Amino acid sequence: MARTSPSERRAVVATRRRRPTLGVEAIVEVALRLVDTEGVEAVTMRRVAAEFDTGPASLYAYFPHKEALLSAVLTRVLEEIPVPRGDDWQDLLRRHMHTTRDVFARHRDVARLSFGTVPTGEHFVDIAEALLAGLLAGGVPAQVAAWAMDVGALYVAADAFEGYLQGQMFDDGSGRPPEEVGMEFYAGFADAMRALPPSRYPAITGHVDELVSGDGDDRFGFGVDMFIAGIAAQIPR
Amino acid sequence: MARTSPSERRAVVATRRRRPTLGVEAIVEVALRLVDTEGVEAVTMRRVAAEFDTGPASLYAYFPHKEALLSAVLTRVLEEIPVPRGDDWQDLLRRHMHTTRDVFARHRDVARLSFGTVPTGEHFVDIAEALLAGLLAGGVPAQVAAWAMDVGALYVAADAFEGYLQGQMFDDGSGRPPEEVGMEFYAGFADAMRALPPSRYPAITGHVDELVSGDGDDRFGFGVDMFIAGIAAQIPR
DNA sequence: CCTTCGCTGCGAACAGTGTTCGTTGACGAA
DNA sequence: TTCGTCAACGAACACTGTTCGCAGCGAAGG
Repeated sequence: MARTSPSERRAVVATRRRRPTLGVEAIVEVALRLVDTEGVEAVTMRRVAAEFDTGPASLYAYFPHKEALLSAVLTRVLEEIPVPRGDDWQDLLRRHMHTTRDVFARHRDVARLSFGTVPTGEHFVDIAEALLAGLLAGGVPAQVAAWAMDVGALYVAADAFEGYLQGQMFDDGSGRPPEEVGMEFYAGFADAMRALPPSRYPAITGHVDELVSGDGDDRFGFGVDMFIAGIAAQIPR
Repeated sequence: MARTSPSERRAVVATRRRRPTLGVEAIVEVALRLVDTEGVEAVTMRRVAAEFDTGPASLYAYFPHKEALLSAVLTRVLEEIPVPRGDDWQDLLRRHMHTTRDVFARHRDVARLSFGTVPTGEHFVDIAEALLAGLLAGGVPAQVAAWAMDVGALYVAADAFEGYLQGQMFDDGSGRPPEEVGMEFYAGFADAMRALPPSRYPAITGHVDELVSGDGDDRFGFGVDMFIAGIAAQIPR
């Protein structure tokens, strides 16, 4: 019996602190680190457990299934979103959407986890209150404000997820810088459009530059502004 | 050797047509049927291959990996979207967004496959041309029209995906009708909001009805109209 | 003090996944 | 007839999430 017994190992840990102690928060932190470095699909019960020098079964004392662990990772990330502030409702909304997107972008493809979940928890309620209050104070009708929060959240998450995937598309291939590959891809895309028959595709062939212009940030900023304009159009005067 | 050799089996097939013949289109059709009945995650190389009475290795003669098969399923589905028509650009856009969402909804969670892909192919170009031409004819600036198509497509896909997941949330539990479970869930949600302290959460507690009102269709229709209003606000006059 | 209970921890195994390897057999060209 | 090509595929590999059942411990009960 060369292997140390569990109790011996635990004793060693207590004194030399060779590995982190198991626990809900520690597990979430390890999983989040995996997300940050390799993406959501790299989160594996085995890999997370390996960080604690143990097997996957140990994690099931803290989470009923993997989904619960990933959901905990998401709430942990959403906690990084500050309660929004702003001069007027437009400023408030714009800043909140941009910072939320930034938080998602900091953690690779976590945004994918937000689909199909109804976020709860105190911090999220605080954010919702600040947004709703700001919109109402700006004269936005309550029904418009309520649904706009919904639509806006969906748009931000979708854009963050899409942006990550687009970025991945351009660095899976070789070791070259992703933005260089991206530029090349869009140049080829533009050429393909220009090669279309103008008689059948007058609109596309006539506006290739506009169709391929702007990076992800530009397009997101445009979408946010358009979203705000859509709300503003529904303020009675 | 009781097992029949491949040649014998093929001969039987040729005469009695016991199973469909292997081929790109046939494989896509089988995969799509799996998506329609059980969702994307039910598509397994083994399950698809089983429909042809063979093992997963046989599929790799037609698709380099599973992702390519799923991508083919997506393009097959996108082909169901008609080239958009409409009286004016608002009508054109609104109808196109609704029918696109309907097509996604017909095929469970296919919408998830559309994230991170830049759709190409003749049919898609036709759709883009019709949309762009309609917007330009309505006086929408080219740059606005180009980006709006991008943002709109993302929003439709995200809503379709989210809508599917929300629906799934309410019928995983028991055998009861999903909409009944959903109503119950939102009633509980509303009660939780009403139980919040009004002093700290005046906006939320004061507008619970608006926050929980409307089903998925209502919210999507609202989002589309707001999107159109956002474009309209950028037409120079 | 001894026994029993419940709990964290976890090794082993199960059923399933995508993908690869190496072989088979049929068919058209030489 | 012989050769080369290629679709087809059985078997296996390395991996996944999850469950089972068994240790070992601390607290509770007699």
